Order: sequence, then C-alpha cells, then structure tokens
Amino acid sequence: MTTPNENVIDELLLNLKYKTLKWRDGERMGFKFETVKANRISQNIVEQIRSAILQGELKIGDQLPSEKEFAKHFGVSKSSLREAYRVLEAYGLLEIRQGMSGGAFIKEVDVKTVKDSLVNYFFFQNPGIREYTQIRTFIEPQVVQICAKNITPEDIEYLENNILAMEQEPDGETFVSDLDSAFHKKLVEITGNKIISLIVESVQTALINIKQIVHTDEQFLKMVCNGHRKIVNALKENDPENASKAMIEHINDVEKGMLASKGGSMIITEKGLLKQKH
Amino acid sequence: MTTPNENVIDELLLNLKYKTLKWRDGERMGFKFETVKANRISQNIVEQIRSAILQGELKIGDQLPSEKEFAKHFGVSKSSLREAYRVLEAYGLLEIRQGMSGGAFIKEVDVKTVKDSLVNYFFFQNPGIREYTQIRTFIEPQVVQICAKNITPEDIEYLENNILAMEQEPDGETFVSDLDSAFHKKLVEITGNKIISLIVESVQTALINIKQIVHTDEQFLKMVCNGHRKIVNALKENDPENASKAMIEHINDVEKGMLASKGGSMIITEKGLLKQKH
DNA sequence: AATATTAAAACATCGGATGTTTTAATATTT
DNA sequence: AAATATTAAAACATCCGATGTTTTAATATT
Repeated sequence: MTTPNENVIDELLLNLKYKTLKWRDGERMGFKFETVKANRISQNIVEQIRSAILQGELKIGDQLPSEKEFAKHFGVSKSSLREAYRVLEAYGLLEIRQGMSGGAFIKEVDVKTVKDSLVNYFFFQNPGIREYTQIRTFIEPQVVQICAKNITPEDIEYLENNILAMEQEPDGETFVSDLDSAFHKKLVEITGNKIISLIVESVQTALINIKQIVHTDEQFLKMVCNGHRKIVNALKENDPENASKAMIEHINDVEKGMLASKGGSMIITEKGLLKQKH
Repeated sequence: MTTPNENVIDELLLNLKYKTLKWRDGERMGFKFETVKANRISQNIVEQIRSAILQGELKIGDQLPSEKEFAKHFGVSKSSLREAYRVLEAYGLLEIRQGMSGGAFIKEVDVKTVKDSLVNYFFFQNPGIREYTQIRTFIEPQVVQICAKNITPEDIEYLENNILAMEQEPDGETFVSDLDSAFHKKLVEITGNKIISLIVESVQTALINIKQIVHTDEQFLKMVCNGHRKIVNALKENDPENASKAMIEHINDVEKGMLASKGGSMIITEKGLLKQKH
C-alpha cells in the first residue's frame, strides 16, 4: 500500500503529464494516453516548417519552394500548402511576396507580432490597472538603477529632448503616449536586455490598447514631465538610488492619475489608431 | 528660422509617426504619407473580425457564420474567407470545429498561443542565459515577498509536495523541469497578477525551449530542491525578506549551474517534447 | 431504455481556371 | 550610351465547383 502522501504526489505528477481519463463509472483507466490533436494537413506542414526553423535548419532569408512545387513535394493540394504558409505568416515566421521573384521567405519574428499576441491575450484576461502598475514597479525601478551606471551623454540628450518635445505639445494631445512610450523604451534599451525590453514595451502597449486611456489634461502632462525630469536628473548624477525612487514615484503618480480621471478629460483611442475626444 | 534644438525635436516627432521619405536626391518630400499595406482580402477580413472582438462586439463562444454564408456576405470567395478564419485561428481568437453543429467560434486566447509567440520571438533574439536570469531576479524576489503575506496552508502543502516529488525522482530525469515550472508558477499565481504570471511562465518556457538545457545530475537537482525548501520555509514563517533573499540566491544558483554544465551531463529537449541523453 | 442507423450541416481537401503583382530581360527612344 | 518604355514570365491572389470527412441530431431498431 502507498501512503496518502505518496498518492498526492502521484496525482501531481499525473496531472502534469497526462490528461485525466474518465471511464464510465468515473474510475481511471489502467493505462494512460498522451493527448492527440486532430491532424489537419496544413497544421502538419506548419509544424514541420516551424520545427525546421527552431532547429536551425532554415535561416532568416531562406526561400521556401513555390506553392505549386512544395505542394507537389508534400503530396498535398495547393490549397493546403497555402493555408500552412498563411498560418506561418500569421506567426510572423514567414514573409510572402508576390511577383516574379516573389515567394515565401523565412523572416525574423518582429516585435509587433508578439505585442499583438499579448494584446489579444490580455484583452480576455483583462487585468486591472493595478496589475499593470505592479509589474512596472517590479521592473522599471531596477531598470533605471542599471541605467544610472551605464548611461551615455547621447542617451541623456535623447531623453531630455523627449521631455522637451512633450512639454512643447500645444494642448497635450498629439503623440503624448508615443513620446511617453519612447521615453521608457529608451531607458530599458540601455540595459541591453532584450527580454526586459519586450516586456516593458508590451505592457505599455497593452495598457494603451486595452485600457484605452491616454491623458490629455495639462496637469497630468506636467506631472509626467516632472517625473521624467526627476528620473533623468538622477541618471545624470549616476545616482541609482534616486533614479529608482523617482521611477517608483512616477509610476505610482501615473496610476493615481489614471484611476482618478476615469471618465474625466481624456482621449479614448479606438483600435489604438483613431483618436477622438469624449 | 528654427533653432537647432527644435529641429532635433521635430525630427524625433517625425520619426515617431511617419516613415522617412527619400526622394531622388535624398531630400525629404514636402508632405508626409502614412504607411499603407497591400490589402489582401483575407487580411481585411481578419482585421474586421479582430476589431469586432477587441471592441466587445463579439464575445467568447459567439458563432460566426459558416464559410459559405460569410463569404457571400463579404462578397468574396470561400477560399479568401477560409484564409481569414485560419489566420484568426492562428492568433488563437477562433476555434474551428468540423461536423454538423460545427463552425467558427470566438475563443479566449490561451496562454499556449502567447507562449509560442514569445518562443518564436526569443528564438531569433537569442538572449543570453544572463538575460533570462536578470529578468527573473527583477520579478521573482518581489513575487515571494507578496507570497509571504498572502500564502495559505493549502499553498504551502502544494509547494512541499512539489519538493517531495522532485526529491523522489529516481535519477533526476523525469518531469524535473515540469515540477520546477509548476513550483514557480504556483508562487506567481498567489500574487493574483495575471500579467506577472504570464511573464514568469513565458520566460521559463522560452528558457527551456530555446536554451534547451534541463539538468539531470543529482547535485544540481539537490541544489534546486534546497533552494525551493529555503523559499518555502521563509514563506511558512511569513518572512518576506528571507523569502526574497532565498529566491535571489536560488535564481543565481540555477544560473551558475546552467553556465557551468554547458556540455556536461544534461538533457537536451528536442522541440520541447522529446527528451534524449547526450 | 439502450443501441444502431441515417441524414444533414459544416469543415477539409482537391485541382483547375483566371487575375494581379513584381521583376528581369528586351526593345525603344533620346 | 543612357534613360525610358515595353514585354514576358514567375509566383502569389482569388475564384469556383466537386468530392471527402467529421460530427451531431434525429430516427429507427433492438
């Protein structure tokens, strides 16, 4: 006999690897199967090509055979192969070009593809503003601590111009969120960590696209500029501690502003493209 | 005349919103166009449906018309509509079922879709192990600080069973990385922050899938179990400071182990599925 | 009441026809 | 000779219709 504790552990292991199988009376079958997906031809081809890419057999720029040719090679219809190409294109792994020397080319997945995917995901998860703020306070203060050690005069110049541009905005409407994104993006790029860059940018994009809150009132704008200026000043003095503090304060100020002005004077972005006043 | 500084700011604004236009002699054109993408029929339909979802007009479970019907509605061929459905399915926004009461249904994007997208992206970015470690040290110590305040006896029990299961592994081969992932996943879930959950899980998935390093030697396994145990002990005592310290130490130990044993005794996962020894 | 059969709806796959885009090669003009 | 215009071909984009397969609801049978 096994002890109760061992049963718990077995259960844990089982759930990790196998789907639980129910049988007529609810008992479990005496043996286990791994889950199997219905095999669509296009899906099969997609997986083969994606694997080839992840295994390094296909490199950026490599051209795949034409639809006709590759379909013949796989022994499937043109349509099925075409679907596979479309899906790989949707994944961002393929670029399909028309014309004489066109065709399907392996492409580096771009950041927009991933961001869109994250936006789709977060749309359904629908995190609160608090959750967005929390992850920012986890990451960005540590980002500026690193910046304070590595920042160059050119970086400083870029950041200061960014602040000037924002202050210069006549009514605080145009590009404000673009400028804000660019400011934070620049900081995170200084760390040279591609993972953190993606995360910070994606969180910002998701916040803008899903929460659709972009402030325009002058008070909010001034607050943002002040926050940014404090951060840059700390960075100029290579002071990690103050930079970190300034960033935390800034993020919390922004959250407070966002929560306060719900329904107040702001701009709602539709589909992240059009802007209109309320 | 504008001052040099204003020019810099104008340039910054310009690059944010418009593509730079080159004209014969390299001068810029006197006016600006926004970039336009070639309009594929399927892409047009994809965007319409995705917009409808993000605008809340289409809800989870809603059924779209059949291929034939919807194609007629759009005034396009069945094939074009079909491609659109395929792409939306690749985005994880649609589930397509065969059979009598089948069809296309709006679906909540699942975490696997996003993770795959991130894996694709990071494959090309190819961050170093150091970058993976860095983002983990940014987030997970703060995660356990929160856990230390909120953790329940049931959570503790789960985590302790997880450690027992890992210690019980006969030769350290099976499920070790699954158990490790489950441990960290559990911790981050306690915070209740869906954004952070996704990030932590994705970073772990990408590390495993791309770097393809999973340790099996007993020494490494023991080190992981010890690290986990220290963390859980601190959590049991609701001690945020020690939990955070234990997590930092654990992450750094794991990195050291990974860097040390490159080429040593470990398991390479192929396509993240098959496992084989080297 | 349980099981087996059947019919229909909807997707999956196929293959061919026609249109469009892009570029390389060629011809024409200056 | 250089610049420009034309042409041809390759490859994708779109459309269409036919056939196959899957799934389920309805029906028939046991």
